[in-house]
Amino acid sequence: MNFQERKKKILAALDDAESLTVFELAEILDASPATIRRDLGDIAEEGLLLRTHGGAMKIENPILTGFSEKSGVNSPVKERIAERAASYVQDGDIIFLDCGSTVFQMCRFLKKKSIRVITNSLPVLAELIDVASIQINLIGGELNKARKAVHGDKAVQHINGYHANKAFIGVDGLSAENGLTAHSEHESTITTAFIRNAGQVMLLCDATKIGRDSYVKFAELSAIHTLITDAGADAAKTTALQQNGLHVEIAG
Amino acid sequence: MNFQERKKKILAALDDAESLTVFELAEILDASPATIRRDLGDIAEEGLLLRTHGGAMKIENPILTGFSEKSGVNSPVKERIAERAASYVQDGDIIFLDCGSTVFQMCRFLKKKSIRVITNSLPVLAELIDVASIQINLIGGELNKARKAVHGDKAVQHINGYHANKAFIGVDGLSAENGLTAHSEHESTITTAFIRNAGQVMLLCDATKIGRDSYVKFAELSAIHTLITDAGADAAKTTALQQNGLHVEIAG
DNA sequence: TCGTTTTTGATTAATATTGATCAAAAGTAA
DNA sequence: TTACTTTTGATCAATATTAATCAAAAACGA
Repeated sequence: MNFQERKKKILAALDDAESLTVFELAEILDASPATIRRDLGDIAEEGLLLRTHGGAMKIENPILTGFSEKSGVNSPVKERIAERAASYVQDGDIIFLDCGSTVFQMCRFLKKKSIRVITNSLPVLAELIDVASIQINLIGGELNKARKAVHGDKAVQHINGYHANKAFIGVDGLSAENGLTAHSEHESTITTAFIRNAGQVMLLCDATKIGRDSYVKFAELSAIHTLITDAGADAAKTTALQQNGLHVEIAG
Repeated sequence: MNFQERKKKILAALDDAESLTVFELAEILDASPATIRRDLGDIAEEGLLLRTHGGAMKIENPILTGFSEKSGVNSPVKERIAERAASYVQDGDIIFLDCGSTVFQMCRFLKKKSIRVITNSLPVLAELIDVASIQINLIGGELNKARKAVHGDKAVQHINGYHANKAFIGVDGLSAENGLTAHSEHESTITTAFIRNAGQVMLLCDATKIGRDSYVKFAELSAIHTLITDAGADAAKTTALQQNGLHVEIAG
């Protein structure tokens, strides 16, 4: 048995047992204590379990090594935008989170809050499902496997059945002339539904998207209350947005 | 055999076996270990499998690991029931799958089919999301974190918006006197909705639950078309069910 | 057909993993 | 605190795996 297999089994065993000794694990995996110790050291370094004297303990909220890193586009810029956006969320809030990557980054900063999250994004779901203080409503509908999100007519209807104080959304393009634009109609109908049913709409949008237009025009600038972007934003363009009544926050 | 063919076979083999050694693969593909190593290196670079020391492992979607079913507790009995149930599913079917553990076991046997699955179960979602031939609709609503499933009023409404040829459901208790019973009202309303909106209803139920009653009575026996159970079922009790018009299948 | 390119399989040196041993460190009890 | 036990990390030898190299085989194009 190789390290990866053992790692998987160790984590599975710990998930059941809360905590196990080196010898118990050695027995379970039919490996020597020396090997188990080496493994535990390595896995603990990844942050997936807690090394104790004599064994290991399950970690309650293991860092999600998967999506956040593999999505690759985990830039510090998006992180700063996400952190600022999360600062708008208060205990007791009911919020919509859409399926953009910047919005996803918010999850990290929401885990301490007591809120209800309504989302169509599976990564958001996966990231928050183990957080006891957060209740989740999932938008139902057709599953878009590539985007790992739910969309379609039924999803829009479903969103219309909810109201949230705040919506946090992403776009593919944003300009004073054309408002909010998207690459895909599917995605834009979902975003529109979030906007329609939220008290306050926050748009998370890195500087590269400002002044850029995609081909599906789906909402006016006036639909948005606050734009959260980064310091790279072009001053002329953001000024144009502000003159259209948009409140612009520069994160970082 | 060329690389593309081997790649396909390697991935198929891994899908079944979870993890394989270089030598096992060399045997399966009738190629030399050197070739297998080269192949594994290339495929791993594409991100389609995980190269281990000595072999390769199936890669699992990081998003679903969070809510995948613990694969430890699948009894052979449940497996046989699930396999029999899956044999009722044909290409082109649209099926409801509820969130029971026996129903979950069906996923393994559905992967080769071209169907649409409508479910409220996150483990089912996780298990099937990577199967290209299966389209998924997710039931939306309130998330029950413990059960890793969606329930609630909105979920029931949502189910009412769908129709499926077949529904595959579980129960906590089943008897000729009291029909279908459940531990929880939340769960039973979902099951009821599946029953109401399906052309044909298959009940997956191991022998221990037959003749047992739980406290929420939620459907008559006549709502079910076929009961799939195991050889451990008490003859007197199953006869009583059959006399009530139920078609009983013994799996295994 | 022949010559060229690509792929394969065998060989081998380099590397990685494992379990055993043992001194040092950490925990435990009085 | 001290004495005692347990756990650990380091090292080492044995074993297994790998990557690199090269010749043979297969595929390909003219």
